[in-house]
Amino acid sequence: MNMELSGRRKPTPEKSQLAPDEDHELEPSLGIGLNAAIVAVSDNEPVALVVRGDPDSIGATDVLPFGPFNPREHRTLESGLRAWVQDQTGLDLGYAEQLYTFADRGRHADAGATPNIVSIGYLALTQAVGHHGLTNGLWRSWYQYFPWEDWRRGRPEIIARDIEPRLKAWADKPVPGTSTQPSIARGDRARICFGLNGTAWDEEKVLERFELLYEAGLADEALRDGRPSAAEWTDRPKLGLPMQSDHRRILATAISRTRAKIKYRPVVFELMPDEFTLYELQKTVEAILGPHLHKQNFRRLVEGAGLVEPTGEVKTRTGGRPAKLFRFRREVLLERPAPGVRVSAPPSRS
Amino acid sequence: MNMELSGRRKPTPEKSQLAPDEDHELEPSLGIGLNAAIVAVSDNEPVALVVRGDPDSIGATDVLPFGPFNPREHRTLESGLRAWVQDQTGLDLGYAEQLYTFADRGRHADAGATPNIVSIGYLALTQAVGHHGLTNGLWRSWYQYFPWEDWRRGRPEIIARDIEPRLKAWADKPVPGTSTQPSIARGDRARICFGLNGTAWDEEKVLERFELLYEAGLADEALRDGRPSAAEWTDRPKLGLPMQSDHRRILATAISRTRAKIKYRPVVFELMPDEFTLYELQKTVEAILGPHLHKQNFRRLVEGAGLVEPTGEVKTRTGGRPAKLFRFRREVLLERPAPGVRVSAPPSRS
DNA sequence: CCGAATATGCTCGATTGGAGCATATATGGA
DNA sequence: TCCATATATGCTCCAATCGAGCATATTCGG
Repeated sequence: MNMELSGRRKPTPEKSQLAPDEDHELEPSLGIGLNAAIVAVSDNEPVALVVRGDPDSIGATDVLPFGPFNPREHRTLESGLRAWVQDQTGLDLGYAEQLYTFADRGRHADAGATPNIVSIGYLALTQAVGHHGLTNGLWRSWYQYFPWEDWRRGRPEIIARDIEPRLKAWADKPVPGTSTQPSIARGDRARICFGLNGTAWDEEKVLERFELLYEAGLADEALRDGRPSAAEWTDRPKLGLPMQSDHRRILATAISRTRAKIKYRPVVFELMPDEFTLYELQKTVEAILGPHLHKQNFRRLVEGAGLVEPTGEVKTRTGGRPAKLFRFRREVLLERPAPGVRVSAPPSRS
Repeated sequence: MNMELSGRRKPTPEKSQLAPDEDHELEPSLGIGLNAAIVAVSDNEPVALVVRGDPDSIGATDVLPFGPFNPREHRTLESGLRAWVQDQTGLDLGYAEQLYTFADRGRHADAGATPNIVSIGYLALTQAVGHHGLTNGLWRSWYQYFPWEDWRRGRPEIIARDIEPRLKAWADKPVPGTSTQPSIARGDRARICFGLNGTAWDEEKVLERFELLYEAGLADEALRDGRPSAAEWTDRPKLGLPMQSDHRRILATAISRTRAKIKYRPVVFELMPDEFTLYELQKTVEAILGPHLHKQNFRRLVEGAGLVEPTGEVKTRTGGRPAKLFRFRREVLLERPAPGVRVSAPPSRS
């Protein structure tokens, strides 16, 4: 998925139709589901709204909130999403954006008996609130599912301890069906994804990293799906909480998109209260991206870009000099073409 | 769509389901279709593969190639896409990426009787070839559908002559159903989208611009769909070729994505022959983005980023000094995190 | 009243990107 | 043949940006 070097593939031809009219004979009995990665930041922790798996079932894993889409009731996918999220959780979604449409078979535990579902993943940003009105629902840090993504206290140990050696072993293993070698060698993919051997860490490659772990059989979901690569490990470590179906993949996509978007659209403010200090804003950005700028430059950046304006108030009790309070300057949307927290790539902390 | 300022909406609650298991009751009788915007560059012109509308029907408009997706035959959406494109056109797609999933009713001529279709738009980049093996299919410049997007010979006249005055008139008109005012005023949207009043032109806002024209009733599709805003114009100009259904919207999304992606991924090379001069490369980039860099800096940029390497050969018959031939340096993918033609925003050519 | 902790303001230097000058090497016509 | 012209290529200059650190301001708790 998303392999740039993939070269041209030769698929087998098959029946299809290509016509200017829209009266196609189409596959019946398909359902559309909407999966939402609803993200907030609570106490400097990026959290997603999840529904806890049924503890009675074996291997109770979390799921993302899900709702069917009925085209007769809703004009657009997004309005359908907003409706059931509002109905089920009481949350009023601020920013919502489509992520990706999955229609894969074989990624489910019960492949073959799958209900032929198309699931459209959405990312939604909202403010952290205690109440969400969801039975079995809870806000959980997204780093519980992806511990290797949390660089706020430096490089996560889990990479050097659990991931790196196993990916290297996997890269050295002979590839089974060796007829079609992948265009990028496993070793190179591992190095680029996880910033090994001095390669820079790219915080946006969340999905690529998870897919690599899945392919290598290191994600719990790979074992659940019966992937041969997973069965081969004798000492498979726990690499984050698994989720049902391919929901961890959807969440990974959501994190990738959030990390990318925050840099060129003012979406951080969807996660902030109306008034905040610049340091609180920085902490929120860093919760999502990892540590980036030092304090003085972050201030220069956001003030200089016109993203915020002082309210005139100050917040005392900061442990030192009181901090000015700021609010989002909505007018920036009318002025700049792509306003965002333009933090550039950090200087290769590997 | 994609309105950042949209604020929190209050949708009406409705029936839905939110459960950790996957046994949802889902809407039956839905079909999945794949629409492909297959893009190439031919003679310095960005072209898309379209199927000419049936000339017997009234208002024969073009469509994008379409194929149904059958989850029983194909494991993933992308493999399904590659299969029928290969089968129908003989084209071996190089780069393919999912664009957006549309499930809107009401955008079709025959709303109400719509076949409840979900269409998943794909962008595919390929090399320009004369033969495509498609009855009624042809390569057509994407600027025929979006003439206001072609800035290669300066600001297109159509903006000042046909678009700007009408958008201003539309902005001054009282909004019907005025209960919920949009968060960004019409005038501001028009200014930002089309770079009016000295605002910088953002070449990536292709979709926003088309949607604005549609809303204002200036796109032919709006009239076809029976939008009231379209009927009010007494002198509606021809603003590009229309397409059937919402295919022009899909193509707009494809152009947006191509323009964005070319800057941080080496996707231009999917459009180039194996060997090329740097000026040919620049012309291809400019065909997609509009004029950006002057020649010397483009050379410095591309060579400095390690995107290309000389083949040792030269191309004579350039009308002057022979030009060195280059090829894409695939190894760049192993070195840099986000290699692309990093042309930055041009200095506000309004 | 002092020291610690935090907030805020300013400067310096390296890097990047836009623009132009200068040089190299073809083609075509006088 | 030789020169005008056109294009390709190499190099320099300058302004804007960005990372990093120093300096100052203001509060709180002994």
